[in-house]
Amino acid sequence: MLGGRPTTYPSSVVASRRLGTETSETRTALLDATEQLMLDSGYAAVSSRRVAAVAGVRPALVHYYFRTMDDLFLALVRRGAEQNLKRQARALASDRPLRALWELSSERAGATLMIELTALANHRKAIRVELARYAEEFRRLQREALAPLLRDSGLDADELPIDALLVALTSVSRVLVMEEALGATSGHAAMREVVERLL
Amino acid sequence: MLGGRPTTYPSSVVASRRLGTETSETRTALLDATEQLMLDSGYAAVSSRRVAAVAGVRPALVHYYFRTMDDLFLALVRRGAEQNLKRQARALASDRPLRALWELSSERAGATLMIELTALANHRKAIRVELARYAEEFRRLQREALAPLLRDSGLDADELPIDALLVALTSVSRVLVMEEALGATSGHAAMREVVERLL
DNA sequence: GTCTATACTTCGATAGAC
DNA sequence: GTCTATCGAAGTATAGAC
Repeated sequence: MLGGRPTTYPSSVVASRRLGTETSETRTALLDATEQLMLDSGYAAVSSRRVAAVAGVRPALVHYYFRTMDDLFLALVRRGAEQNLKRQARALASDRPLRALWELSSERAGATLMIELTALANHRKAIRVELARYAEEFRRLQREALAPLLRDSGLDADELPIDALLVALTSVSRVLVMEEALGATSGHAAMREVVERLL
Repeated sequence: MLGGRPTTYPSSVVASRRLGTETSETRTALLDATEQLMLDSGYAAVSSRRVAAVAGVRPALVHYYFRTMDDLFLALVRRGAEQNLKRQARALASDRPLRALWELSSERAGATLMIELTALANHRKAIRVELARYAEEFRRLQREALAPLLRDSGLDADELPIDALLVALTSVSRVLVMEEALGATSGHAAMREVVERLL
């Protein structure tokens, strides 16, 4: 992962080097390969050589489309977030938005990718900023869509405000998926029953 | 991180190589260095050379105390879990066990380390198994200590069973810390207020 | 747009001297 | 118990031919 990564990267110096377009099919294939590698083997396994091998091209092409590995990760964050913003919008517009939201945030692949990106973000500023920005955006759209619906339902907004409900729901679903991926399931059955009753 | 990591590691072949003792001060220093590196720069930054540099010894010593890097990570998991089992026991024995538990699982360093180890565990079986084992143990001790206390309190065990309460509490605290580390805090204030009322 | 070839760095791990 | 020295593999990134 860190082999050869320069401690100070002279990005401005080489800013003139040519780069591939955003619509290229090869670029998409490289992002697909990166995503698959992250899911299968973790972010540390994402190297230009491996990404290229999975995508079926030569390593130099990775650097043609993404100047640095951080640029590659950043592009993956953006593509994934935009995809999931659309999926969340559909979930929130469905006839059972809370349940749809619960199911969306319970997806194994999404949760795994989120853990990898969070770990990565903890030590790479550009990724951290982008991840935080999207997290706020996801929450904002959840609140806007659900606030009017919940106001009419039986729920007491003083007891459990919409914001708290959303944080609790998405937190619990994430941790459940995460622990299940590890193989630890203590208390999960009881937790799921409570959620089912709520939804 | 992955530079030179052999795809098939012949651990049984070299089982006869000598190894340092568990009580060595140097060994402790190496584990301290590993922990610090993980917190500062993530698991991918943990290499035998860097661990050695932080600990102030030569790289070969890392392999004297830990045959492979996985052995090093595993030792870190065990040391950290045993330490935290003791801290959790103290929290559960305090006069406000639920609050103490909440504060313990809200610690920044612990949460950061947990994310790194979870990401690592997703792709390294030995670490996954150990992490799952400890997760179950933590939960078991929580339940045993709190079940009798909560039975007498005002909480309705049909509405919110002890297991569900524990899962919710620890899930929410973890995600709050995690998101705050990223710099995303939407809905946190409302969530914290609800928790404060509960505790 | 894709490739070959290359420069240089860092990796895990071991052998063997002290 | 700690070190020096070393191997071979893999890492990022670039230059330049096609």
